[in-house]
Amino acid sequence: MAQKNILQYVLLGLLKNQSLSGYDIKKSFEKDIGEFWQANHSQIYPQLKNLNERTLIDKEVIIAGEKLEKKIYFITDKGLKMLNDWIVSPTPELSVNKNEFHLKLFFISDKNDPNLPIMFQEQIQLHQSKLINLKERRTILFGNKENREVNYGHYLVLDYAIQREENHIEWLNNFYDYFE
Amino acid sequence: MAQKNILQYVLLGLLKNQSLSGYDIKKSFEKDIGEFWQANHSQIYPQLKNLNERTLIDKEVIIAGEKLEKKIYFITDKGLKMLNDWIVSPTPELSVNKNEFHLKLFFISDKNDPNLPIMFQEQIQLHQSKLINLKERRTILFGNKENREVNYGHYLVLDYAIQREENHIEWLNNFYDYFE
DNA sequence: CGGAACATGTAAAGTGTTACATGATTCA
DNA sequence: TGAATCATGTAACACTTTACATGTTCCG
Repeated sequence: MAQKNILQYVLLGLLKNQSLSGYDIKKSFEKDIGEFWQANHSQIYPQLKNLNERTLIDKEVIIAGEKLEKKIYFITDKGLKMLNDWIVSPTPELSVNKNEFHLKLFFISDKNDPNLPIMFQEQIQLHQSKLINLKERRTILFGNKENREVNYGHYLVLDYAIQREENHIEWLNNFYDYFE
Repeated sequence: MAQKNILQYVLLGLLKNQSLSGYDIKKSFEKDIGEFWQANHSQIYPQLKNLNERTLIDKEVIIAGEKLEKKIYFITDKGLKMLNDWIVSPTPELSVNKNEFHLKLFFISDKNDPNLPIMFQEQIQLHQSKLINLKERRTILFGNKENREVNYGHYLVLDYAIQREENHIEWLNNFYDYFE
């Protein structure tokens, strides 16, 4: 999807409460934020450079060890303002889930197609392991209920992801049972 | 997302049971298939040309009215084979939902942020009207239960979409109530 | 000292959206 | 006859992925 450069807001958002290097941000996309957005380091580094040029973020170069340069970015007042403007702006577009499994399903017209049980089984396994993963993360991050107050949005979206997976698995199981 | 040209399979899938023009396909993306995939006509026409060159689809040019040329495409045996190979191939990647609302939510740390009720209200309305829309479509397409047998995959994905929206609204309402 | 992880970038190719462009047909 | 819809295409731009490229630090 050609979006309206949402990545820039993600970077600002990640830098809102803490200073981070490009590499730190890259790792964030492999963890929590990766559940809702994804980006490769080849997008992140140029975008950080761009945000820096627009004075939305600032950076400090520190030397790790002998000579490795780490660029630690932090948000500016200008960047914080832009981030907040985006957060409070309406979100009228519903995301279209480009889901390859559902797409394949769509093209199976025969109720007794022998591929259906296999396809469902595969998806059930995938989503079950994902669910386990999400629940583990919830325990780690928000097992201590006080953390929910401190990082409420994160808690909300993680809770949503878990409920989504649970419902999805329920739906998959419902039809899978039906095939047998 | 830079995908592995999934659009080509969508086009083949749509042409599996019926001959269609590029314009017909474009309209399909505004209806049923639009729930699971989307594409503009500027992608569709070149892709149809490409599939035609690879002899995965064939076409017949008919004249509508006085001189308007309509290109009606239909799938070839080769195309049908490629479509089926894709359908039965594993689907190991879980789609990442790039959801702007959840992203914004993620960056709200304060439980009492005054924007939360507004944001939830907006989303509830959006998803409620979407749900109504989906249910209408289910009535039209599958009110007659026999149609479910004939177009089973389509029925499945529509059923999924409805359940997804219902669960989503339930989740939104659950937290929205909590804010008050 | 060697491998994994840290750290940062660019290039090329593919995918997707918006804008540009044109013309025909239908229906009120 | 004018507006909506039908119908098909290309161009420019924006976004995303994969590959290319290089060097450092940490830890066993």
